[in-house]
Amino acid sequence: MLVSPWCWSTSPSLLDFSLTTPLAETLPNHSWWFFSIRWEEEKTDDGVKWKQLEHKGPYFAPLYEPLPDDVKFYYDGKSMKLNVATEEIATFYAKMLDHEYTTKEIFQNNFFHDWRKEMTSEERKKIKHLEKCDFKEMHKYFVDKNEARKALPKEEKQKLKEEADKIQEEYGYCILDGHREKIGNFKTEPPGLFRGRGDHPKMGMLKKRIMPEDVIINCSKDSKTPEPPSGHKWKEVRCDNTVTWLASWTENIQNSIKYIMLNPSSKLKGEKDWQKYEVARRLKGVVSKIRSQYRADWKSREMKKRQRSVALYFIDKLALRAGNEKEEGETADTVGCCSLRVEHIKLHPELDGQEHVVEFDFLGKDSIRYYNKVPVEKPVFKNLQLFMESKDPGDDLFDRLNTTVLNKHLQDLMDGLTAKVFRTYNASITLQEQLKALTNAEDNVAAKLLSYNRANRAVAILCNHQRATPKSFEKSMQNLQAKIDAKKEQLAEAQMELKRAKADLKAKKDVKSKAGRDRGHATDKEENKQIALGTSKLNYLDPRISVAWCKKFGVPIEKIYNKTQREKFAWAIDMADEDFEF
DNA sequence: GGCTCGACTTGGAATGAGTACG
DNA sequence: CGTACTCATTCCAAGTCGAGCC
Repeated sequence: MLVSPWCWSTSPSLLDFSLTTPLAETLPNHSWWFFSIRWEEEKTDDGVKWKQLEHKGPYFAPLYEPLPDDVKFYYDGKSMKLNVATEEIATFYAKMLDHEYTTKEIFQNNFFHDWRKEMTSEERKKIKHLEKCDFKEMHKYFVDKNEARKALPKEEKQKLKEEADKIQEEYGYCILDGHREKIGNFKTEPPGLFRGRGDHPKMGMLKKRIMPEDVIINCSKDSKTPEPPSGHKWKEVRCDNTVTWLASWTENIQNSIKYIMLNPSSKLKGEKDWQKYEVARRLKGVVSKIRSQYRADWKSREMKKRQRSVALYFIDKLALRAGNEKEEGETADTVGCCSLRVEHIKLHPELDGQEHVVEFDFLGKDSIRYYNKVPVEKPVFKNLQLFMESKDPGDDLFDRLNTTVLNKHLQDLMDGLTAKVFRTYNASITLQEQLKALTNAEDNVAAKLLSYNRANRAVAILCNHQRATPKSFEKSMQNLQAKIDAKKEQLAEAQMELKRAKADLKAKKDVKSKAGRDRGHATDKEENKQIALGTSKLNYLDPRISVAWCKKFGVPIEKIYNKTQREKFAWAIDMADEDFEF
């Protein structure tokens, strides 16, 4: 039986977990849960048991409120009163008027097409061209409304906050296996215009309002079924404890299922997270064998094996994603390793004094560009030339390979091994190594944190976690530089004074340390310009590495993880001591 | 095998709240 | 005391991967 590292919040100190405990095949099946808005505590020998009394299901987006009469829509210069349903969709577009989306033709066309579908036949007869639609008054109405809300007096804001808290309290929790757990997303998504990323062919399409009739409720048999909002019915109520979702619905853009699930702080999610890192740690034990194996396969007689081994090399060395096939025309054209096309790489026998350089240039997940020039081993280079022979730019680089084939192979190499485990493994091991290399035990906490951020950043760069340079970046950077200059000046002055009077020594020190802090801050900020650290921290770095590092170097964990992150990583904070090794 | 679907993780942007600063 | 900036939270899109079907 698996010993869970995680403890319920009511008894966090009960933990008694050996780090070497092997993972059982599966985590224990959770039993039942309930949506819950009221509950009572019941004392038992194990502590507090939550008993659910009443439950509500998901929180639905508020209904549309028609615009005041004086906010007008104009078609071809003439004001026109729209039917409520038509007006609602118009407001979705009006709200986005100063967003780049509305300048894109695909967005405009998709929106207009879907909008016209929902119009009355009279409206449809009149409204034939988007360019003739004037949403400016509507747009202004929402901008003003927003500003009015921001300018609300303190008490009013407080009131709004309390209302939100009440909703969170009523809808935001469920009972799972007798414990109260926070739900991640307890609200259905509101209607609006689909905002696909990159060149998404469906951007601007109408995302329909989710009704109770669309929603499947999943709760235990012996629980009271949540009441649908009055006058409505659920699509279905089912009792399936082999899955972890509490409710679901099918969205109309891609026809995919959306789920309501638990918050990362929950025991269920925490155990899964832990399990993920344990798989990655097992990879650590066999990775050198796997590497020699794929190196050997570079020379295989089978084309399929050669492709597989080169792809695996990329996944391992560059932390590329697996790269599933995608349905053409349904989504933006993005690729991962297995779906790379000839046009995405360039081969340079020699470049900038290096041999066998592969230049990658492709759009990955979320249409984030991956651009990298990498020297590779000679057999890899030769193989790539072979794979590209007599192919067109649009052809698959690995025509004999897909993620299913690759993952089947990986499964044979190690139980539970898939392509994404390499990303987790390489990210975590890199953090551990970088921390070892960069941390100075004699440094103060601020300097240690700078080292931590640098280690974190090395991982983010490996995983290509980018972000748009914040708009305010340049300006705020200049301000920081000005501050540093000012401090330097002060420092110089202080030094002059020192010569005159020893008494000024203390003041000088204060200024000097402050200047140092700002310099650290600026360095950190500059280095971080386009790199997002959050994703790797949240999804790829075994939190026990960070916990151990904090303990070892006397850095408070709060400096690394904020409140939410500490909740998510509660299992690791409980589990890891300073000797933890990934 | 190929294809679709379901369930779950991963991801950057938008939004909101908090805080430092002038 | 407002405002500008930072950091946290929310949002929901976009991946991964296995199962089940034919």
